[in-house]
Amino acid sequence: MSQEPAKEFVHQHRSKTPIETSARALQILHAADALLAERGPDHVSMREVADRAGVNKALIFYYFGSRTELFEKVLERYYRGHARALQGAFGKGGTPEERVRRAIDAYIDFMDQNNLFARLVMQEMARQDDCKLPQIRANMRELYALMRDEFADLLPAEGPLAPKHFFITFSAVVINYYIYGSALRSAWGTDPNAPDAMAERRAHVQWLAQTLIERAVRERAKPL
Amino acid sequence: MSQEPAKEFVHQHRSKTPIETSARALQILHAADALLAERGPDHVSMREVADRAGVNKALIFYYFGSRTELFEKVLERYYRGHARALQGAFGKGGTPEERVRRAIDAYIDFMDQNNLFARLVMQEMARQDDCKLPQIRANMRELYALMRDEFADLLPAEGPLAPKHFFITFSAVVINYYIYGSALRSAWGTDPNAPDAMAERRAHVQWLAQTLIERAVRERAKPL
DNA sequence: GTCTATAGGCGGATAGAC
DNA sequence: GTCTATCCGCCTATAGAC
Repeated sequence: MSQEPAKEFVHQHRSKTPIETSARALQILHAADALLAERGPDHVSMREVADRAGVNKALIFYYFGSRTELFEKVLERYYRGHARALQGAFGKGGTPEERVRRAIDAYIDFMDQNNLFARLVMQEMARQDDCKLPQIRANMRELYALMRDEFADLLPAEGPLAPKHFFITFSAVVINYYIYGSALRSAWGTDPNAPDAMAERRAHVQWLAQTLIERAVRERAKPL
Repeated sequence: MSQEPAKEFVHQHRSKTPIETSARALQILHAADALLAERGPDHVSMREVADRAGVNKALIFYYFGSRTELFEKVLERYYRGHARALQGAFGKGGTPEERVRRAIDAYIDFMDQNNLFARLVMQEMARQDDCKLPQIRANMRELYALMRDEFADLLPAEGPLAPKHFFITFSAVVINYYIYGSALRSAWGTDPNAPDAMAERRAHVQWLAQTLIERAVRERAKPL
């Protein structure tokens, strides 16, 4: 795993103690986390964060410097969990089918437990304006590299069956289920978040993955 | 932008002439359209819309009543085009494979031509807060009904291979390519919007669709 | 470190002249 | 119909007391 080179801290927050060791800062971080997931970055004010955290608004700026930096810190924690969850699932040997199944399961597990994270990332990505949150791009690059290496021997390097397309495809198929949420409830008349509905979706994705990987491998063995 | 003053009364726009026939109103609509797609609903102010449209800010409220109603009007036009494009592609006979291919092509064509629309819808859906824009849910319901009817004879009504899962799956696989945009450019080192890249993605999705439909039909013929 | 108080800007929306 | 001028609330961020 290639870690980011430790960046020089152009320390924005004025606290002497690091954020991780301050109880107050953690309260703020958790409050921001919850609110971000509930309403999205554009619908959360510092006053609300302060209220939920039970601290004064000014303290947020003392610890985090600015609204943007606070939200970046929240995302950072998610990305660490994300990378950890997926790295654990890759590269433990087995048949291609087993490897794919494990990777998908790990991905879905993570989203089940952090289903609000999906919304956050999606909201940021859906904006055309690139300049915000380069973290997302960095994370995507890392995740793509992980998958490309893992499946380099199963898929052709180029063309419509290249790993890069499956990367988008699986990411989309997994994530969007959580994103669509309440819109699905309305279209289907049933609750997409009920345990049996979630299990059924997982079965769909796994069926999809097995079907695709089987044919992709077959075609790679005997190309056109 | 949660600074909605709790207005009791609902004000329609005060214009006597319908919006479609007023040149000024159309200017505003087009400016709002462009800005919405570029930056997302939360990052567009009425001042900006007015500036780009070359009209006075107050005129927006004269024609559309409120910020929310203006944005709803923009979405409405997209949804009409969306429904039209897809209805044209469905139900023209042929083998299941041909029908699927046509539907996917039509969907991708629409997104190619309205690739900013995808961002808009995604941004709204990614929010947990349901109460906004019931249009999105209504459209989704309609679209789902369309697809369910079209493929009722090909897929089992229930379980992991039901139309409702393929609905999410295809929607996700097509749309997210446009959403990811610049993040992909950074991960791949090539331009995902270049004509050959778009053609390759289309080939991927069609390959995917054919693979899935083939196996789904096979399994329906001889269930487990 | 944590608070109170406030600055200063921008946002949506309205009133009313023309 | 279209504009000028303005209101007022909420926002991020800072100054400074304790």
